[in-house]
Parts: sequence; C-alpha cells; structure tokens
Amino acid sequence: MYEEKEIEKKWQKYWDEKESFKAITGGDKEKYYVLVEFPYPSGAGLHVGHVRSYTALDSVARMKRMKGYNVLFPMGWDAFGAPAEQYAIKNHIHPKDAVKENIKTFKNQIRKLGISFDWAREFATTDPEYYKWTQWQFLQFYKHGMAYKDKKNINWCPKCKTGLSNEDSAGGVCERCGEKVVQKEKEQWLLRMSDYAEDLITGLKDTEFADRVKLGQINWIGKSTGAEVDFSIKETSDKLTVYTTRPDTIYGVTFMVVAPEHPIIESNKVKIKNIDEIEAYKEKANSKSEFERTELVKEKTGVKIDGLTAINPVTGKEIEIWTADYVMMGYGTGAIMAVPAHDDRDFEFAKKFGIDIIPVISGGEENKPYVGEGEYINSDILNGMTSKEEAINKMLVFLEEKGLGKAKTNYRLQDWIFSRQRFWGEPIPLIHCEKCGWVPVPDEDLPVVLPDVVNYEPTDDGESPLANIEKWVNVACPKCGGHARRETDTMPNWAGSSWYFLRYMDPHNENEFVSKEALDYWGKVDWYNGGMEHTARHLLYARFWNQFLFNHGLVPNKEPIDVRVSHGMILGPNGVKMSKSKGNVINPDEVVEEFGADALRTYEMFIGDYEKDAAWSTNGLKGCKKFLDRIWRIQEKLNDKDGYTNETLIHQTIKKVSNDLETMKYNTAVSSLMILLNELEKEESITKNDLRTLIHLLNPIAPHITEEINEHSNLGSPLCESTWPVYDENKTIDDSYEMVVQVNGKVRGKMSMKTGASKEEMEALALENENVKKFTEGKEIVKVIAIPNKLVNIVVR
RNA sequence: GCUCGUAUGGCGAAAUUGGUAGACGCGAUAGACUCAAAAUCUAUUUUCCUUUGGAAGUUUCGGUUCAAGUCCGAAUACGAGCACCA
Repeated sequence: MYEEKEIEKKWQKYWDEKESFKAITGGDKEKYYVLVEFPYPSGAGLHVGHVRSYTALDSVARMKRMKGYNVLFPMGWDAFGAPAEQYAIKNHIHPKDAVKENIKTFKNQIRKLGISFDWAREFATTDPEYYKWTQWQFLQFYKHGMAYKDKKNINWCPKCKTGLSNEDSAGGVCERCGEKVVQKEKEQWLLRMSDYAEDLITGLKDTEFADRVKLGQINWIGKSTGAEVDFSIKETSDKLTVYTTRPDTIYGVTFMVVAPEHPIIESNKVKIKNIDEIEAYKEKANSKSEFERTELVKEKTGVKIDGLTAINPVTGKEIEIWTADYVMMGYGTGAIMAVPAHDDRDFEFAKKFGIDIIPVISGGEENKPYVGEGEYINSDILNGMTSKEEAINKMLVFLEEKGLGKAKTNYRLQDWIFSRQRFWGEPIPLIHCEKCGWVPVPDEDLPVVLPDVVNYEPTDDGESPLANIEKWVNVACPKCGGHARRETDTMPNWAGSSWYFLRYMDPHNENEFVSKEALDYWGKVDWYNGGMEHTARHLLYARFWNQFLFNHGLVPNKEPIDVRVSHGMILGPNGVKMSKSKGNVINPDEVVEEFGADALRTYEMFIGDYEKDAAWSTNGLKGCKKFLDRIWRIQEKLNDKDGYTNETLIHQTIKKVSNDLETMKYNTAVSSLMILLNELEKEESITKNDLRTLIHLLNPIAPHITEEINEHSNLGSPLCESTWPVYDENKTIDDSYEMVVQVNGKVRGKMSMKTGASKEEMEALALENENVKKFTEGKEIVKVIAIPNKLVNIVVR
C-alpha cells in the first residue's frame, strides 16, 4: 500500500520546485482567471468549509491548465478587521504580529491540502505595499467628488466607546461586551455609492452570476418607483415633500408623518407649541437601537406636531402632521403622506391615535387596510377607475401639470459609510488644515502607514485610537505647510477586498495599482466563488469600486467578474452549523492526518450538491478513502495490452467528468469515476490506458495519489504536465441499448435493441414481447409512440 | 410582511431537462476469508403481495400529456435574504 503523508509531501514539493502553477502574464495561451474569496486569517485556523470551495476551484484550475489554458489561481489574506484588533488589545501585541502568525498557520494548512495556488502572487490587505494602493484609490474617489464627510447616525456601544457596523451590533447588543447599542450622530466619510444604484442593476446584464446572486444584489439595491409630492404648510412657507409609491391614494391621506430628525421640526421650533414633547420623543427614538426601532417594537409610537398643519394639494383639506419613528430619515424624503385605509403601518397608527380612515379604493373589509386593486371612490378625478397602474399615471400627470409633484425613483441602497473609529484598518489618507480644509496626502507620501503603538483602544469620545498619537496626527499641511492634523478614521474592512482581484494580476507593482498590460491581459475574473453571505455586500462594493475605476479610465471592464457562484456550508455531523460551543467542529488538519488530503478533498466534492449545505459524515469520508485505496490496488491488474478494455465507458466518463467539473457537479464527477472503477474491477486485467485515464480524470480532485500511481506504474509524464483526455462523441455511444416497452405508460418489458434502430423496428420488436402481449391482448391499440434509443409506449383501450 | 429557494429510501444524494425513479456512496443484513477481530471480497437492501410476475410509490390535492420527480394551479412544511423602505 501507500503512505499518504509521504506521497502528499513529495508531490507538493515537486509542484513547488517545478513552479507548476505559476501564472505568467502574457503569451499565446488563452487566459483563465479562477478566484476563490480570500479568507480572513482568524486564530481558529482553517475550516472544513474552506476546504470545500478551495478544492472545487482547484479542480477547475487544474483541469483548465491541463486543457491548455493559462490559469491565474491566486490566494491572499483579508487581514484587517476587529478580531485581530481585539486580540491585540487583550494581549498587548501589535495586530500585525498576530496577523502574521495566523497567516502562517492558514498557509501551512492550505499547502497541506495541495491546492494549486500561485503563491508567488500572495499578499495581505494589511501589507503597506498593498494598502498604499487602497489609499491611492480612495483618493481617486475623493478627487472625483465621490467621497464626502457628513453627520450620520451610527450604532454606538457606550461601553466599548466605538462605532459598530450593523453586523457587529446584531440583536441590538454589542457583539463583544453585550452592552445595549444606541444611535449616535458622528461625522463620517462616505462614498457616493447611491449614485451608482442604477448602474449596479443594469451592469448585472453583463455578468453570468447565478440567479440567486443577481437577485440578492437587486434586492439589496431596492429600487422603487413612485412620486414626490409637495404638501404646503398652513403656518409657514415651508413645503413638506413626501415620497410615495401610491400617488393614486392621495385622496385618502388623513395625516402626515415625518421622521423625528426631519429638519422641518428644527426650522419651525418657535411655531410648534409642544416642541419640548417632540424633542423628548426624538431623544428617546435616538436612544433606541436600530434593532428596537425596527424589529422589536410592534406598537406604533408618535407625537402630533401641534402648530403645523399640512394642506392636501389635491383636495385643499387641512391635515395633521405627526412625528413617529416608523418613518426613517434615511429613505425617501423622511416624510410620508399616510393613507391608513390602504397601508398596514398607517392603519395601525391611525387606529392607535384615533385618526380618520378614508377608503379610496373599494373592495376592502371593515377593520383591515386594503392593499388590493378595486374601483376608485372618494377620489374626484380618479373615481370609477379600476386599474391601479392607470390611476397612478393619471395622478402623476395631474401633479406634474399643476407643479405639485413629480415622478421619482428611489433606491434602498445608501451611500457607503467609509469611516471606522478603529486602529486596525487602512488610515484614510487625508489631512485637515485649518486654512486649506481637507487636503489629500500627496501620492509620493503614500502609504500612510499605521504607527507602532502599545494601546489600540478607542478614546473616551469614540475617536480612533490613532487620535491619541500626537506625533502621528500632527503634520504640516501639504499645501500651505501650516499646522494640520491627519484624519484618524480608518477604512472599513470591505475596502481592501473591493479590489484585491485586480492586484493579483500584478501583485508586486510598485508604480501602479496594476499595470495596464496586466489588466488588459487578465481582464475579468472568469469564475469567482464565495460564500452566500458575501453576495450582497462584498460583491456590491467590489462592483461599485470597479465601475468607478472604469468610469475614470483606470480599468478596462465595467464589470469585473463574469461568473459568480457560491458554495453551501459544511455543517457539523448533527446537521447544524459548526461551532466550538456546540462541540461539532471538524478540524481539517486532523482529517488530513488520519485519512490524507486526497480523501478529504474527494469526500468534500462527493458530499452533495455544491451549492447546498451538507452535514459532515465521517463514514462518508471513509467511503471515499476506500475508493482511493481501491484505485491503488487496481494497479495489480495491469496487463501489457494497448487501448482500452471498455472504450465506450472510458469515453463516456471523460465526457461526464469534463462537463461536470465545468458546471460545479463535483459529486456526480466523483460518482462517474466510481462507476468506472467498479467496471474495471470486474475485468480480469486492465490496460495502462484504462488506469491512466481513470487517474487523469481524478487528478483535479485527488492530485497526490493520482500522480503517485502514474509514476509508480510508469503510465507516462506527470499528470500536471499532461494534456487533459479528450473524448470522441461517437465512441460514447453503445452499440445496443435496453429498450423499454410500456403499455399505457407502465413498463411491461425490456428488450435489447441495436442503437439507431428505426421506429418501425422498435415497434415491431415491442409488440412481440410476451409480457407485453398479456397486456395488449383483446384490447384495441390506439397509438404506438416510439422514442428512438429509449422506449416504446403502446396505448391500448 | 415581502422576495427567493427547497421537499425523492434508514441517511448523503442521482435522474440525459417530459421518457425505465432511487445511479454512486453511507448504513444495515447474510455469507466467504480468519483461531478471532480489523481489513478485504460476494450477495441483498423503496414498500407491499410468500411467486415467473404484479400493485403502490418522488410532501399533499387538482390539472396538462401517450408519458410528470420534472410543466401548470392551489395548499403545507422547512430554509435563505430583506424588512415600519412609504
């Protein structure tokens, strides 16, 4: 038998020394860019889930190389982020040292799996040589007016004194300390991502993303079409503009609601009689977490604004204005016209506060808002209409003619909050000068490197810990030379991962973020794999970033990625997500140690549908190990004959495996190889060609053992240096087949038939079948349907 | 609430896209080898009818079709994403 640890080490060394997987920019070969999301190198080490996607893409990369493509299959590290920072705070070591350690562990683990990454292109987002260009690109955003600073409500943990992302404050509590998260207004850098909302939708046409991925993107962008309508206010000249998708229900408006932060409150302070009450309400709303404000609180709250009255622009009727936290400042205009008869939330609010409910579309029931279609009533110019679409259009025309409103498209997608008050991120390369305002750090001074310090905790007022490092913060203004201070916010974790796939094309370039030559040669990522959890945000950020670069002539393609797929999770043996606390974590190192990397790889490919979650099964793994052992043993059956023992099956298998690897059907690729092995085992002896083809087809999935068998049995040049087997379509067809005979759709007989027989021949043979006769005797044959090379169905009455 | 998926043996799953349901693997049962065990090999393994053979069967109900796991309509369950988005 074989010793898997030895042969794995041996072939990993061989590939290293021969630089078998090195990608060279340029040349005659067709390029193919395979990318798997780079990991965050956590202290926990590699997960068996990583093994699944890395092996899947590795098998594609390996096959493509053997098919003659110039394959780029790189790997790197997404190493900025909170966990490394927390670790550093606790242990008083520099996060860069913690990251270095973790990368080392991860890399060792991946290398032991035999994934064919081109390690010459490796980098981490935390390398100053890399984040220099992240900063440079941020400055491109800034210089093109795409970055701006603004006050924003952010999730705030009063205990940790830091801003938190939505992910870090899930459930309304701080992920780290469990403290209740509140809203706090803070100055933040933002990128004008909402300007790209429409382009990010239309751009999807130029991609081959999986449907579920495209849908995820579209939902996240959240396009809605409607209208903005101006309501005048009786007591002032201010107008209250609302956004609505249902201008056709305007006759049913019985009150208005503005967000607690709406500027109309501030600007009419003196006219509002209950201003104290309203400000108290705003205070209370702000102290609620986003979570409480949206998910927990079912009960509507609000305060009537005493002293302001709106006028319905179509009816001239006076209506009350309320403020309530169910209206968000961040969406639309921060104000709504409430139509309680036809909107759930407005209905609930009106019920609670005893406001009139006027139905304008018939068909509803008592005590229930009606959202369906029906005949318009109480609606003056719309009365009698029955089509929602037509009514909306008519009202839009009416509003536009009178100058009361206009059609408007809104997007849920907002500008990208690009600041973090954290140490472990790319410093935002801007300097604030008292005289010149914000001044970009000159290109020649990039990167702005993170200083070496001992304390990584945020300051009391929530500024980044960088703000405390006076030596670093105080600089001369690059413009006037006067006193100036560095921006102390850092970039979010998503920054570095928004363009890393470009850097892989030319990772060591010191003069540009990527050379034009490399960009033109490698073009788009042909196949990008990542977790479903990243399909909304990371993918959208990366596409936005790239579209911006494209619009300013910095990259050749508007869309950076062609195919995007995502793998399912590997769950614990008990069918739930692996976690330390549940004690169901499978450590890939231990599996490799006991069964070998090839068995682990083969098993994870065989486990099931690649896009679906799958539970770990050690017995399933053992089955795959057994399969590899049987292949090793079949070497004993080799004879000296030429050709194939079962040529048809060989060609069928080449076809099946080639197609399956191109379409992510890894499980059936493995099973077809198991079928081939089962058949070969039945033979007295097999040829070298038989075995060579079997291991060649298995090589992308189990690269070590197949190379070893190839060498051990002298089957030819190393597989990684050989050309992928080709099949002949004609040779995949058997001479004969088992023809199925049905009577009234039920199988009544099976008979051998020569391939390509005519319908007449099939029918004739079918009617001769003894068992079939039993079911046709004494009955009228109505129809006979013959499907060539398949079956005959006899319809009787 | 909205959007989108998924539902097939004891288990993980296949099914040429409308044409033999359950390939392949796990598990199980029986047997061979062995003093014994492990490993390995052989056979059986959707259910029921003790039978060459037949009946039922892909969550449920209905439909289209010579033919439905696959297409259409409805229901149920589970999963994912978004969510007071006006």
